[in-house]
This record gives sequence, structure tokens and C-alpha cells, in this order.
Amino acid sequence: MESKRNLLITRAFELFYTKGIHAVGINEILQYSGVAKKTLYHHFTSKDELVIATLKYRDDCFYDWLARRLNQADGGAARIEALFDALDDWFNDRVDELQPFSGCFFINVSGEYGNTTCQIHKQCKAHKSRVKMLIKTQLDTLDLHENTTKLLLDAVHLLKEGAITLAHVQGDKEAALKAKASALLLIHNSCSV
Amino acid sequence: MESKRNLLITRAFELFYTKGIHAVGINEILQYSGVAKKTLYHHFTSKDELVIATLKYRDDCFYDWLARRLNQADGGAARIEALFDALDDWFNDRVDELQPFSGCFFINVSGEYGNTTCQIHKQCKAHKSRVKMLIKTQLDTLDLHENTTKLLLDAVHLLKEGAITLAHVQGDKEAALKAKASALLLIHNSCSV
DNA sequence: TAACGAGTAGACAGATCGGTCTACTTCTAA
DNA sequence: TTAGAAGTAGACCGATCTGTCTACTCGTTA
Repeated sequence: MESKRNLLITRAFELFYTKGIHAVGINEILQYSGVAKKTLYHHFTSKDELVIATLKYRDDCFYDWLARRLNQADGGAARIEALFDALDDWFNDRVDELQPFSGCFFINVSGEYGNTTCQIHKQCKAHKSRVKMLIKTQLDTLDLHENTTKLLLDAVHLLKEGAITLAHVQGDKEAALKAKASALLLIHNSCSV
Repeated sequence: MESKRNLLITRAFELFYTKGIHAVGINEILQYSGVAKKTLYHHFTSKDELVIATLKYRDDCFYDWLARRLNQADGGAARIEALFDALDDWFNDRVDELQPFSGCFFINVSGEYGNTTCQIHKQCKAHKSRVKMLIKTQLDTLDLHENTTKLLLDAVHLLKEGAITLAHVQGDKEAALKAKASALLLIHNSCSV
């Protein structure tokens, strides 16, 4: 059974993700989720606290989905292929677990909260670090030198973020496949050294 | 002499860039620029029109700066090195022409305006396309096969966007140098084929 | 059965939002 | 010299914002 608290989080996330946080008011969230205002302020002390809860929710949701996709793949370079194939599915709305693509929630939110010292921005940063570590465990299966792994990790991470950004801002739905091509070139080049 | 119109645009940009558009009100812009409200609405019919003017202003400002930096470099791979060196200067606040780094204005604004069909989002897309074409003219000096140039262009563009995003969200001030390393590897690999 | 936690609907408060308007000043060009 | 464009300060409007509060309804459990 879904609690009112979870209902508020998932509904608020939908609105925040598609419209931006400042563009969505408390009353719109209440109407969209069919919950009374008193109930919202029973579970959360402020809108900011609700925002932070949606960040946590999306963090888990996205991370779990991606980890599942990567674990399904064979080891080695196939893991990196799987990463970009997963992104490709995301960009093209073929993932049930995620909402229709509207960029990376954490990048979007970071843009709205320019002050990099506030807690909301820090949560966005933490999400990116967490996903980067997930990618690192995939690259470790390639058994390369430490420095090579580090370079590849940076490259894959940069290509991934670039793909998400361009898929959103430019509407380039093939961004993940383009990124995959470059990533594989770099990996094959590194393996033969 | 700076007109009131230009003053409003530059001041509004500063606030929008550091705080986000929805987080900045008309009155804050007026106070920060020392201009009367009547004057603002004499030059712009609405806040949205002012937003669009700041996008145009930043587009020109950023593009001109980057083009200047690239044109100063020798041809070939040095042009791509110059691109990432320029980004590195930007991320680390060594560029007088640009404000202290707070991510890419166009990526930030896209995050706030999820609806990809509105004019504001379209302007962001147009900026990215314009810069991509600038990079293309640099890669053309390498005299590679058309397909190779296309692949490299996508790679460099993705790495650039990834670097900007990670520099902002993660606060990774070395993102440009990491991206440069990957880009040069890809270029040298392509040249020897 | 009595108490209480979680829920509802919605009025209300105080602040702020974008935008309009009046009344006045200053500068410039016909 | 005078008409008009561009500027100032700031009151004002209606809408909307976050958040509080009252009054009431359920279930569960001690």
C-alpha cells in the first residue's frame, strides 16, 4: 500500500521533473496528488524538505535501474556498451521505471540552485558521484592498469553526462549511441596498449 | 555609453545566471540595476522578453570569446587543445569576458524550461548548435575523411558538454583537462588510421 | 469506549509576484 | 522655444506563493 507520503513524493517528482521546481507550487502538487495541505505539512516541514525527498527518491530509482541494466550484461567492454544502450533506451522513452525523458533531474535542479553550498546542490553532486562509482566497478572488470582505468572512467563519465545534456538541450535522441562509439574506441585503444 | 536597455540585460543576466530565472524577481533586477520599473517595461513587454534578451546577449558574448580563443591557436589538433584550455580557464575563473563560472547558462535555463517547444528552450538549442558548428570548422583543418570528422565532432562536443556539466554539478574544476586528454587520444587515433 | 494519529476541505495570513499607472523630470531635436 | 522621447520614484492591482489554522472524519488500539 502506498502511503500518502510516498504518493506526495512521486507526484511532486513528476511535476518538478517536467516543469522545474520553482515553476511548481505547493497547491499544484496537492491538486495533482489529491492530498490535503495539512497532510503535506504533516509529513514535510517545508517545500524544500519535499524537494530533498524527491531527490532521494529519484537517486534510488535511477541508480537501481541502471545497476540492474549493467549487471545483466557480460563483463568487460559489454558493460560499457550496456551503459550507453541503457541511456539510449532512457532518451527514447523505452524505460518503464523512469518518467518520459526530460533531461537529468539532478542537472536540472543544479541549474535552479546556483549556490553550490546548499544542501539541494550537494545532493545532486552526491548522485553523480554515486553513479560514477557504479561505472568504476564496471571498468574494473576490464583488468587494466590503474591509470588507464582512471582515464577511461573520466572519459566514460564525461561522455555520459554530455549525452544526457545534449539529448535534453538539443533534443538529440541519438546522443547515447554517439557517445557509445567514442567510448568503445577509447576502450579498444586502451586494451591493445 | 551604455543604454539603460543594455544595463538591464547585463544586470539581469548576472542575477539569472547565478540564481536561476524563476528565483529572480523583476523588483530585484530593478534594484540591482538602479533602473525604474517604467523604464524596464518601456524596453521589454514582459519578463520573458527580458529573459530572451539575456540569452541572446550571452550567446554572442560566449561565442565571440570562444571563437577568439580558437582563432589564436595553430591549425589542426592545437585548435582542439585550445578549446579545452579555454574551458579550463572558464571553469577556474580566469576569463574576464565571462562571469564567475556557474555552469552553462543555456543548460541551466533548459532545466528550468522543460517544455522543449517554447521559444526559450529553442534559443538554448540554437546556441549549442552554433557552438558545435564553430568546433566543426576547427576539425575541418585536420583534413580527415568526412566520416571521421563527423565522429570526432560528436566526440568533442559530447566531451565538452560533459565537462561543463561535471564542472558545475560536481564542482570538478579539472573536468576540462580530463576531457582534453580523451579528445586528443581520439584525434591521434583517427589521424593514424 | 475513549484517546489519538492520520486524514479531509479549505479559509486565512503575510509576503511577493509580474505588470500598470500617475506625476514629475531631463534631455534632445525640430 | 517647445514637443516628445526617455527617464525617475513608487503607489497600486490582482494573482499567486508558502505556510498556518480551524473544524471535522475516519480507523486503530489501549
